[in-house]
Formats: sequence, C-alpha cells, structure tokens
Amino acid sequence: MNKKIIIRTLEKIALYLELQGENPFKVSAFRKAAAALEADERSLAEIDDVTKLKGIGKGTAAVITELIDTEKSTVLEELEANTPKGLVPLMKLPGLGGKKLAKLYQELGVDSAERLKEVCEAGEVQKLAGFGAKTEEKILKELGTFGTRAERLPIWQLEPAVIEIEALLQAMPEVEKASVAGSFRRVKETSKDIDFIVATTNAQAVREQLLAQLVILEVVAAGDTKVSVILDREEPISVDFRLVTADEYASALHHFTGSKDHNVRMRQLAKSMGKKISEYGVEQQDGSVVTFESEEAFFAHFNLPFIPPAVRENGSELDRLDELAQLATVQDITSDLHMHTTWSDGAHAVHEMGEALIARGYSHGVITDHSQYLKVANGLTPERLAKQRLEIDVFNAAHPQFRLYAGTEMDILPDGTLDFEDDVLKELDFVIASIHSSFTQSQDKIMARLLTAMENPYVHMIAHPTGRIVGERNGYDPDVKTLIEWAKAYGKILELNANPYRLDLATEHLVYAMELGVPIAINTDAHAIDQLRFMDLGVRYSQKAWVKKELIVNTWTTEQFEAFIRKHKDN
DNA sequence: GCCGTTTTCGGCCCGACTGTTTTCAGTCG
Repeated sequence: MNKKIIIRTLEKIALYLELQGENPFKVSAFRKAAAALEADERSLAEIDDVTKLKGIGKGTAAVITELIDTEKSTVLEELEANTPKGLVPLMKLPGLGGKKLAKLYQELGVDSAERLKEVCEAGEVQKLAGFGAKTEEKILKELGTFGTRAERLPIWQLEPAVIEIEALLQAMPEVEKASVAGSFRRVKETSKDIDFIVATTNAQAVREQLLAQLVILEVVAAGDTKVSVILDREEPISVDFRLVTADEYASALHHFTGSKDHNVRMRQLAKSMGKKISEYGVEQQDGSVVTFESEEAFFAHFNLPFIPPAVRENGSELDRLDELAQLATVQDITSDLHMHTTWSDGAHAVHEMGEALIARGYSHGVITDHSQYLKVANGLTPERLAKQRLEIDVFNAAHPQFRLYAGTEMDILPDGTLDFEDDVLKELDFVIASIHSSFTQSQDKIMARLLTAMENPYVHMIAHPTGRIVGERNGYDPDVKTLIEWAKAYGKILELNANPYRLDLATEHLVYAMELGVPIAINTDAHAIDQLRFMDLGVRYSQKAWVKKELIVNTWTTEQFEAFIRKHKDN
C-alpha cells in the first residue's frame, strides 16, 4: 500500500463528511490525520504504530489499517454510496461549502452542476432558509465560468504582476510599508491568488488608487480593510489587499503569509504561553495586545528565531529551529554562474552584465553563452569563444576588485556527444553542460547523454537538470535520482535554476542532493540584467528544501570557487 | 474524530466578509 493513497483516502473521507454537513471538527480531524502522515518523512513500512503520530487516533488508524490489509476503506465506500458523485466538484464553486451543498442536495435534489443551474434559474434556491436572491444570483454567475478558469497559476505568471504591484504601492505616498504575502511569499510553485499586506493611515485613499490604477476584470470585494480584485491579464489573476495600520503590519504579514498549518502551530504555542495570536497582534494574559515592529520581533516574542516564509509549511519547521541558521539568504550570495550576453541570445553586453553583478555586491561571476549547436540562439563557435575571452580579460583589467570568468553553456547533442572538443573546453574557466533539444527521447537515451557530460573531466555543472517548465511541461524526464548519484560520483555541480519558469532542481530532488552532499549552484540563467533579480527567488526556493549554505556553490568566496574549478582542470 | 502537567469531557486558531438575518451561519483564508 502506497502512503499517498492513504493520504488521499483520508482527504476524500473529509470531503464527503463535509458534503454531508458533518461537524467541522470531525472533518478537520481526517484532514489532520492525512497531514500528519504526509509530514512524516518515513515510509509506511517504517512507521510501526500510526496512532503514535499526533492527530491519528482510533478512528483514523482503523481506516489506515483497513487500507493496508484490504486495499479498501469501507468508511469511504459507504460515504461514496450515500453521496452523489456530481456534488464533489461543486465544492470548488466559490461561496458554496459543505453545509450549503448538503442543504441543496437534501431539499432540491441538487447532484450536478446542471441540476444546480436548473433550480437557480427556476428561483427555487432563494426560497430555502439561509439562502436568498443574491446567493442564487452569485451561484449562477459562478456556474458561468465554472471549470474554465485555471485553479492555480504557476509562479512565473504571477511574478511579473507582483513586481508591478510592488512598484505601484511604493509610489503611493499614503503607503508606509507593503509586502506580498501568502503562498507566493512562501515560494510555492503555484498559487491560487496573490496577497498583499499594506500599512497605511489612509485606507480609503489606497483603496481608491488601487481600484483606479490596476487593470481590473472584476472587483470581488472592497471593504475598509480588504480589497479583492481579479486582474485583467492574459490569465486572470486574483489579488487580495489587506489594509492595516503600521502597528498591525507585522502581525498581519505573518498571518497572511501562512501557511495555515504554520499558523496553527504558532497559535498553539502562543496558547501554551497563555497568549493569543491574531492578525492584529498578540493578546497577553492580562488582555493587553502587543504589536511588533517586524516579523523578527514577532518571532522573538515567542523566543523563536526568524523563520523564513519559504519553510513555513506543515508546522514541522518549528521542530527544526536549529537548522535555520544553516540556510542561505540572498545576502550570502557571492556570485551568479550562469548568464547570457549579446554574444548569443542575451540582451546586454559582457561589460554591462559584469557591472550589474558588481552592483549587486557579488565578488565574481561567469559569462556562459550558448554553444555553436544552438543556432537559434546564435551559439558561439570556438573562434568566437576565444574572442569573447579577450573582452572578458579587458573587463577584468578594468575591475580588479571583481572577477569575471569565461565559461560556456554547452549543448549536449541529441546523439550524445558534446558540442565542443576537450581542447576547447580546457581553455575555459567554467563549463556548463545542458540539454536543449530532443526532449522526447527515451529516458535511456537522455541518461546516456547526461552521462557523457558527467564523464567529461572539463564539465563543472549540469544546468536545469530536468528541463521542466513549472506548471506546464515535465521536461526531458531524466532519472533524477541517478543523476544526483552521478553528480556525487563525478564531483559535478547541479543547478537550481532560479528562473521562475524552471526552478529545477525541484524540492524533492534538492533534498536528495543534500543527503548525498552534492554541491548546488543557484543561478539566474539571466538573458538580461533585469533577470538577475531571480537570485532572491532561487535562494528562497532552496530554503524550502532546507539546503545548507555550505553546499551552495555561489555562497563560496572567489578563492573557494577558484579552488574548485582548478581542481577539476588538474584532474 | 482527536486530545489532555489545570481537563477522559469539552474544547478544537481566529477573524473578516457576505448575505441572511434582527443576532447569526456559512465560507474563506
């Protein structure tokens, strides 16, 4: 029996109980049991007694045991038999929860979207107690777009909107502080919406400017403390703004950053100290409410170190506090090892990229334009590579406090050979190998290509090791586990590509790479100066996997980095 | 349904918003 199946079954039971209008605490007990299993890193076989997990008791354990023994759950089967299947998707309709759906089913026989539409149009719904004309109208409107809108959007679609809104808020004189919150701040790969916390003494002015300046498809709510809109973009994006005072800001930011599970743990901790956390502050035993200058001060109030948003997930971060100091922050970054210039498909010249790296406070960086095979990207021949090296030398002569290295992002060709001969590679400071073609080859062929790069003594790093696009394509489907083991065996760096489009290695792979002690490089793969900003995102993504600073190559000093690339050459 | 160094019963994180009401339930995050 697969642990994931058990987790899904418990969640399904919770959903069905909800649809029957069951006690919400009973419903959440099943969800908690599922979450407890998920948060435990052990496999099913390694857990001897599930009831020892907090949140799993007699009832949920019985479901789990039955699943292991018989591969089915009579509890779920009974629930499924008593609930029409068509009700389940309706839970996703905004405004409808278990209670209302249960009533619609019992009173009007609603068991599908079609039937729901019928009874709304017939005016039956507004006659029910607790329902009214507005509810009926809203359901009809939501049914109109039901299933057509993407439920979650990938981070790369949201990131440009976040950057724009941040700039908009910063330009408003009434805004004292503002920050994105929610799952975007926690660097989730996809989010349902974007949340912003705004500190202001003039909520009305901020609300009016937001409604006037954003390109809005629909205003969902516009109250004194909350403005909720859907942006009119290629893919519509929901954005919530919480308008608070400067005093409340830190507490609100923490609250709306979540995750829900993190907040539950924090509130439990507060309660055990006789305090009460709300989004406005922390109520003390004597009833007074303490507010905070910053999230750091908020955590300090509970004798906790600052917990980065990226790790605030299932609550277990509160059990790993001693590991927090080892995580990298963007201040630890000394370099970016993967970027393009006008020599191939980049937008800026070598010296412009170099100066941008200096402006970011880095001590070194590598220019890695595409290689000759990638003609669409104007890939470099060995002759052009040699010329580019001269330009890099000129830059270095003019900037003695900084070191720009000459590198390449070399294609691993479809036939499994490399795009440059060894005598070209050995002249370069840093060699990246990556796949940009024939993604549909069999896994064996892909792995054979990657092995060629691994075995080459001049290759330092494999870039974007899976070729995935977040939320869209899975890439060229390598056996990543084996790839990580090869990196260990051959002493290569694997890349966490910080472009929100890619973000590979994904979290689970980073965890395994760290177990084996494989060095990771967080690189922006920038094709323009502006994209160097992705470093922050990449570093925070690495925190999600609890990657230790010492394994991140671009926290190393120039001397450490040079020692690494030299060792490679000498071998 | 789960849990307990104040509890084996009575809580379970907490508050805003909306729409339904005339003091509150349901939904959402």
